[in-house]
This record gives sequence, C-alpha cells and structure tokens, in this order.
Amino acid sequence: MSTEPAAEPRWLSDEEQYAWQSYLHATTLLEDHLDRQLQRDAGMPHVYYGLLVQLSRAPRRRMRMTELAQNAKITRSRLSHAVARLEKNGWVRRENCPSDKRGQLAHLTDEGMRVLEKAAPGHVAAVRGALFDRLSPEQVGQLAEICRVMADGLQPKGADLPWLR
Amino acid sequence: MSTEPAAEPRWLSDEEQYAWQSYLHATTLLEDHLDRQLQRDAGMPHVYYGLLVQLSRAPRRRMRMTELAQNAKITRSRLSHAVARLEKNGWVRRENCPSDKRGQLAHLTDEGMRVLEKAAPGHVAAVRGALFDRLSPEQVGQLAEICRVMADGLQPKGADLPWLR
DNA sequence: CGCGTTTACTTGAACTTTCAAATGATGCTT
DNA sequence: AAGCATCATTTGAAAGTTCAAGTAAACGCG
Repeated sequence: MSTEPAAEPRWLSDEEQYAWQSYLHATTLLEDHLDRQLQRDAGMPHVYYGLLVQLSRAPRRRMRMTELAQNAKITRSRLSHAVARLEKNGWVRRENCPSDKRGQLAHLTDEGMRVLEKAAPGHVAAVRGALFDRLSPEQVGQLAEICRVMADGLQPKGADLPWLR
Repeated sequence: MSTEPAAEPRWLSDEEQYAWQSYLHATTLLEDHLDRQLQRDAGMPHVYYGLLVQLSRAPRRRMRMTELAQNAKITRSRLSHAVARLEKNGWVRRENCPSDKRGQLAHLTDEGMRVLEKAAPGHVAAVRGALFDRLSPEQVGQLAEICRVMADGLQPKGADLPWLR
C-alpha cells in the first residue's frame, strides 16, 4: 500500500478522450440499431435473441439456466424473467433437470426455432451493414484483439474486486 | 431492383464471427462494469452520469432538452424521465426557456456539480483500468477509427429508415 | 444421521426504458 | 387572423432490468 489516499486522478489524454467519446457514441448507436431491428422483425430485444441463439446451438436445444445465463453474460434473475416471457411466447419451455432436482433446463421449442430462423438473416444483414461491410479485414482483426484485451480485464469473478495485482 | 426476393444471406466468416462474439462480450462486460461502479459510487446509472457531464460542459451549465437528448443519444422521452429523477435528487433543475415558451432548459445545480466532481475520478479510473491502461497507443487509435466508421454508418436521421439506395 | 452452508432458481418491488398518445407553443399559408 | 402542420416536451402504461430476499435441493462433515 502506498501512502497517498487519493492522488490527483490521471485524466484521459486528448486521444483517449476522443477514442472514448467515439466508443460510447458508436456502441450505443449500434446497440439501439440492433435492438430496434430485432424488436421490429422478431418481436424481441437483442438480449432475448441472443438467448435463442445460445439455445439453438446447445446439444438438444436445451441448456441449464445457470449455464445459459453465464454464456449470455446476464444475471440469473434477469434470465428468469426473460425465460418467463419467452415461455409465454411459446418459444422456450422449461423442463426439470433429471439429474439435479434444483435445476431447470431451458428448451428451445420448434416454434422458437422457426422464429429464430426467420429472424437470423435480417439480423446478420444488420450486423454486416453496420460493421463488417464497413471495416477492412485488418480492422476486423484489430477489433477482435482489442475486445479480447478488454474482456480479459473484466471477465472473471473478480471483475469488481479491488485489483490485487 | 433485382429479381431475387431474399437471396441466401451472407453469413459471417469465422473471423467475423469471432470478432462479433468478442465485441458483444467485451462491450456488455464494460457497460455492466461502469453501470455498477457509478451506481455504487454516485447513485446513478452510466447514462445519467453522461447527462451531468454534458451539462457541466454547457455554457452556463444549461442546455435545451432536445439538444441534451441529441448529445447523449437518447430519446427525448427517456430524457424527460431521467431529468425528472435527477431533479428529484436535486442535481438538475428545469427552467423555462426565455426565447421559446415550449422549451425547457436543464440546469446542473451546484449540488449536482459536486456530485459529479466527486464521482469523476472513480469513473475515469474505471475507464482507464478497463480500457486505456490495457491498450497500446496504436490500439487506442485503431479503436477510435473503427468507432468512427461504425458511427458514420449509423448516425444520421435515416438510421432506421429503409435504405433507399 | 443431523445441521449448517452452498447452489439453483424464482419472486416482488423499485427503477429504467420504450412506445404511443397528449399538451401547448410556433409558424406557415392562405 | 384563422387554420393547420410542426416542434418541444411530457405523460402513462407496458416491457425490461436490478436488487434483495425467499424457497428448495444438494453438499460436507463431524
């Protein structure tokens, strides 16, 4: 521990400030865009779409709630509410986990699958149109690497624990 | 107009898929992180913090509602609700616009300014710790450029109008 | 076994965001 | 100056998210 309780904070340089502004601007714009696109074309927000995608890739289109929440990076509580809504739509069904009576499996129904298949092309087109058709291949690589570094620093359990370097 | 109604969609390449996954992962993690940090340290979500920042930079710490909404990239409705809440906290006050009786000015109060000043160092530290202390200067430049391109494609009015090419 | 702890998931209330509709002021246009 | 479209903002309800408990099953261990 050093002695200073709270040194003068290091503000952002001009380049960093600019990058940060651009980042916020671009990411909110994109998220809004995708949310609207999916709400319009598939009747659900982007996060819910992500849940269906996850389920569609899972072994028997089934996944434990906790695993699904982790993959989708949302809290279990949020997932519970979300699945309740998706269930009401008939796109997902809950099943008891045979091996663990506490557990639940979320199961993507056939109808849910159809909805997903119908929505996917438009969604990919939107992502493409906003991102990949505008970036050079080098930039795509750079973006991936930058995001990897970001996620690395935030990812695990200790995300908001004091940095114990 | 070509004849095809909906050609086979161009899916994402492996590199694109990977980049997209990384992007979603990293951006949601970061947004969650900042939201929690500000909720804990300043009692408000990231978006609200952004509103205070905007106001603090405006001429007499005052800004028209519509302008503020545009700068913060949120809808006017959302801004209305947000300002109502900030007003309840005593951090912002509404004033009638002298030149246009329909208009309202949002005014950052002294107390709001204090809250902002107290929250700013922690927020900058969080942004730095998650992003700028982990990226090389080149990467910061790349990120800014990538975001500029993204925003360019989404920005203006016609963002969600049918593409009328 | 018995008892405390952890794990899996849900619930309800408070809060935030979206969406559509309402209010009131401006400003053309005739 | 009256009428009508437009603009600035608000409102209320529905949808989504967070947060703090709550239930129930599984685990661990003396």
